[in-house]
Amino acid sequence: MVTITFPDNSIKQFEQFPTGMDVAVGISEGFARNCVAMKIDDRLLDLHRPIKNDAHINFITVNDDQALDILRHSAAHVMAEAVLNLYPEAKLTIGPVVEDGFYYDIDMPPVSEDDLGKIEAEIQKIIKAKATFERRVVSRQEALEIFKDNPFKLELINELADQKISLYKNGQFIDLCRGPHIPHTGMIKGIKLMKISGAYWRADQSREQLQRLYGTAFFDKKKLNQYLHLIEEAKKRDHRKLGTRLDLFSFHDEAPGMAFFHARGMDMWNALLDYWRAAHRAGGYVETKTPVLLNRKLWEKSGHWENYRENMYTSVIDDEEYAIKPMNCPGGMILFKTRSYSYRDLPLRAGEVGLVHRHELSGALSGLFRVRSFHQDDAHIFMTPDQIETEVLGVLHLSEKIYRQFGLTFHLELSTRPEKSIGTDVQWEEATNGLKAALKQYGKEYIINEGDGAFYGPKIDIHIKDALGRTWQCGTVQLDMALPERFDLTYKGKDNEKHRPIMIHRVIYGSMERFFGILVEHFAGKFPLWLAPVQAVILPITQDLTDHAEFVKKDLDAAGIRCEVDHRNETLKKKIREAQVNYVPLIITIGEKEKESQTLSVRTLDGKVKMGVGVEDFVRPVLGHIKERTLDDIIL
RNA sequence: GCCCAUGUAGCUCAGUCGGUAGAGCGCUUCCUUGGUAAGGAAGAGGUUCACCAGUUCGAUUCUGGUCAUGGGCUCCA
Repeated sequence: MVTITFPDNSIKQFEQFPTGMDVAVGISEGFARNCVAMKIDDRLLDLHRPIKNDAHINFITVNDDQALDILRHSAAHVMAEAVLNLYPEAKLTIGPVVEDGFYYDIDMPPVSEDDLGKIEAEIQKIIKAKATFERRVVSRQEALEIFKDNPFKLELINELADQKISLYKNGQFIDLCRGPHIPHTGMIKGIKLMKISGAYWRADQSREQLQRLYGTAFFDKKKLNQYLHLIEEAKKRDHRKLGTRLDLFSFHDEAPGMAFFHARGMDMWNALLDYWRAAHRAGGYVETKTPVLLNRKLWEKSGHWENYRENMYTSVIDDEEYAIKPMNCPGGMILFKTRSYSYRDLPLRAGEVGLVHRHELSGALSGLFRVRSFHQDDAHIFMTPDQIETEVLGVLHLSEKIYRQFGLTFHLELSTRPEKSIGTDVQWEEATNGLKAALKQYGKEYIINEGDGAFYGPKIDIHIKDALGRTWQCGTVQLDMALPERFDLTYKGKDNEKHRPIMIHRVIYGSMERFFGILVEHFAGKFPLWLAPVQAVILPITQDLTDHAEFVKKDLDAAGIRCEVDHRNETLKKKIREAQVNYVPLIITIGEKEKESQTLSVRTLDGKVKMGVGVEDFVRPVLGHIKERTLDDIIL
């Protein structure tokens, strides 16, 4: 007799040991069809496992997040089977689930993207067969025997602590696996192989080079298509493509990983920076600037020479060794020490949009997202220990304000003390509690990453979510307990004694370059008016009206509206189309009527045209809209 | 840095089974003077096909190396 307790605390008793599937069918056939796995007293198990003890049961159905991981793991098995069918010599290694799907690393001759179709066809055969996943537990000895031809699996088996080793069999295919799996391969309704890349066994360059086959899978075909659509959409938004098309920035062999910003890109850059400055000024920050090239002695003192040397560019000048800064903080330390501070001066919030260089691996570079030269919208906050909470809270509020301005939502992650760290237990506790208290007061849920903090202090990372739902870590608030110590920073307390300030190191955009790239993709090139590189384009209807168009441009320039005249000898239709596909928010046409009446004809992005608008009546609402930094399209 | 792929006009790309290159867009000029999503024609543009070697009578094409870009690995903002 087994007693099963359901999540709603109802109970059901079974004479014989039921499998999870039996219990599910007992609820209803339809429900059972949607079940993927079950949790028995919080252990995730296959549905065909018999339940031998009284237990709490919780079914994982196709709608649960966990179900997708189970499906994808099973899909990895199916893909592996398909590969083995086509390439019997291939040796499987590991096949985990990743964020957007799964992969399997396989020791086999290189395959090309063209071969994926063939493998997919084989996968479809396996799916059609609706093969069940059968679990088998064998002894270590048996397992070693079964996988005797596969050195990778043998290595894995030898590392397993358990003497009992579980295998899964679907069709003729057997793989070493912890499970659980979906009931049968037929549940994989949407599967697609995405790409191939090389990978090393155990990510170790000295070991075997493997073929990594990436795929993704869903419970229904529609979801797969949505996902594929998202990828297509992301491709269209690729900031590298849009950056070229919209004439914003470029990269050149002469400076790999370092962006050239074009005039239009700089207009956007400056709009971003103007906003940043306004928001920080309002938040009680001052702005500072420190040099790019600093003496080696400073980097030795800060610890960078020891810990960050391989990422730093160095140079010898007058027999002295210098390094280009990879971070702004050491310079900030020198700034702090230029005068003495009273507790009354704290907190001191010193911002710096600092240009830093980091020698990233050549293979890691990627557009504006991963560069070797970038600007951090840095700030160092020096404060007393009891100011931690309010200051951190202040940074969180400022970050929220700034991200909102772009329509970006975000989530928070707290990282605590890592194994290798400096500072005392008391300091860490004080610092971590300060962050937690700030988070609590901020009132938003957050994730904790135990042991993921920097060696010099705990931190809060802010991950933003863009219009396609992709997340990016941009902001970070780090408590630094090392640098104030190393540089012997002090302030005079009420007691007339010297005290050590606590320092916050924080960024909100993170890297200006990367944030710029994220915005290009977030808006897909359709920037809100205040950011748009070209806010208005003036189109003379006929060539002889070009002079008047230039005349109008002068007025708009003077008003501070970024505008251009399209003076090509092309038809109005063509010029309008181009302005419209590039999302120029305001399209002004100038004809005889406008010239005579000294008015404008304005077309907005909704395609509507307003004729006879006086220049004053145009400038006023446009400037208002820019000043508000509204995300909505401007409509006159 | 490592693996794979790619590198041809400002952009997107075609092509040459080895005999010194082409399209569309863009640009210039001309025709057109057009009132809200692509008017027409002609022309200029490649230090000759990323760079450096090698093979060859001859290389953009084959081979090797270098650099860069892309996708991964690794790392991180």
